[in-house]
Amino acid sequence: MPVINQELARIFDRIADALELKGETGFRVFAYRKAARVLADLTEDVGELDKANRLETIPGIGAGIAKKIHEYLTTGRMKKLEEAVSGLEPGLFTLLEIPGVGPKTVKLVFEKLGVKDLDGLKKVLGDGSLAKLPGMGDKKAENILKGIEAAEHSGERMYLNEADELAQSIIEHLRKGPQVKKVAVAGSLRRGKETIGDIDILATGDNPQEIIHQFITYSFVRQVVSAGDTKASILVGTGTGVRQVDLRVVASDAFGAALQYFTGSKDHNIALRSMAQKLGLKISEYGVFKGKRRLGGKTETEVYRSLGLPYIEPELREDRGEIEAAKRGSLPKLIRLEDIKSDLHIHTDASDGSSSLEEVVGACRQRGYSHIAIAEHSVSAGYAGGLREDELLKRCDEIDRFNSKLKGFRVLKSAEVDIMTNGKLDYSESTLARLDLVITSIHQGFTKDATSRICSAIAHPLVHLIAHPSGRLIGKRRGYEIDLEKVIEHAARFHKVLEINSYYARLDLNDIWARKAKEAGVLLAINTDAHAVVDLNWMRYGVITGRRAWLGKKDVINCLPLDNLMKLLYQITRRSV
DNA sequence: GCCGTTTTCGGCCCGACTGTTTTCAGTCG
Repeated sequence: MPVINQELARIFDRIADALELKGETGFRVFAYRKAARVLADLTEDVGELDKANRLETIPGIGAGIAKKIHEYLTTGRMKKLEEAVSGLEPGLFTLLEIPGVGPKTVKLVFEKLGVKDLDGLKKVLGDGSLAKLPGMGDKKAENILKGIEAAEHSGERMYLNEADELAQSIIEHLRKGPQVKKVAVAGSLRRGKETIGDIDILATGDNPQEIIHQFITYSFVRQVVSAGDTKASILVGTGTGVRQVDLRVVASDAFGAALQYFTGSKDHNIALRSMAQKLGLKISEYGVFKGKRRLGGKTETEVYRSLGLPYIEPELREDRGEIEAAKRGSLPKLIRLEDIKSDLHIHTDASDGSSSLEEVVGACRQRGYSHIAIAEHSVSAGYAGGLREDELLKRCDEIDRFNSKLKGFRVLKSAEVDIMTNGKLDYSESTLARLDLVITSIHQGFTKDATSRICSAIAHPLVHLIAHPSGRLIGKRRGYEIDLEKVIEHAARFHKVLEINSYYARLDLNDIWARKAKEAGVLLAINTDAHAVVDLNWMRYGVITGRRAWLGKKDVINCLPLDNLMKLLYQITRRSV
């Protein structure tokens, strides 16, 4: 994502915080927050949009905010920001990050006790002066202390796989309680976002209190944040930090409405609810209502139908045009995990993987695949056991022999060929010509002209596929300095395939860029980049990312039967010559 | 501050839990 977008998103969030700290509430604050969210999600550079005078075409950005963005881009300053934060101690903003502490509390302790930062807050908690303030008390002070502790121990957002596994474990625990009739994941995990903050779980059953009890007795609970009649929050200790998990218990005839509500996203729901209002309806987590009459809510389909809409898949619910598409009847039919027939980027113990070819093939057959591509690293990836040319050719012979003994399954000869800093590929043409599938990617020189190197790889007549095109590692590394817009354009021109790498820390291309690729007419591959048999499970995260990118099975080459794939690979190299 | 297939003005999603209250404010999702 363009850095400037993130910077502006932070600025508008800061303005919203500042306004709240000064006692302002309501819709202006809400508008700044919305603008921040929209900017953080935007792939296009706001600088470009500003130049083209198109800022106001973005929903959530109106004349006022567009003007402020322009001001910041041209002068490096924003009067509104300076005005908003003036008179506020910088440390106060940090206090807002403590769970359970909001603007009112910060304002109160600042005005009454002169608290300016975290240390100041700890002091007034310690000496008991906070508890004596009006509206405060011992319990509140204790909860704020717990909040500080939680904030200090909480990790960053979770990777999709960690959230997925934790949620499954808790759901399993809930199912052990005899009272649970139905249980489901909601929230951003259900939408398949690449990182997850909290986990939301929804359950229904005859005895809500017992379900809540079952929930808060999960073995890894560190702290019960709250536990009422219909909802509870716990903090769970995992290997990587402390994670919050929320449970809601709802009536079974409102399960669909609740699932819809708690799946979000916030923006999607706000858009739906506004639509409902215009139709004289009200949608809540309890159902769809006309006046006091309840029209439905047992299933999500019922909720959408009440608005005259078809069911919208959770991965699409980001208010990125899905509601408009639903109105037009032009929602995409999304790819499913069952549509995947192959994994086209797998490493074995011949380079830096840990499973053998036989183990990989066995596991892939079990998954119902009909073919795979084995793609070891190339020679200059020495750190990853990259194969020399002669080793690769020998490996090709082995695979040929292996295939001759296989029935109903085929291993494609491939390699993940490094794009060198000079833009050349790591193997000679004659070696590349021996491969069924030529994958290329960057593993070195991230700042050295990545765009033109990838573009020259795309133009290379023997290349089929670009793996992890942006090079990012979520939460760890920003990725190459690369113009993905240009890469996609180039891929479209040369009919090359771009990868969605399913490794949970990559998910590269991400949902937004993969959608742009599709819109540009580029085919995508969804591969695990597995280095061991267990990693083959990551396919699920790649497919979810593909679904978030509005991909159908015809957009993804892993859904092709072997013959059609071979034909396509042949055409790709023919066409680009 | 944003937004419009009844609107350029008057709306803006909605409810649970906690703690401190004796009827509600603050926070969260």
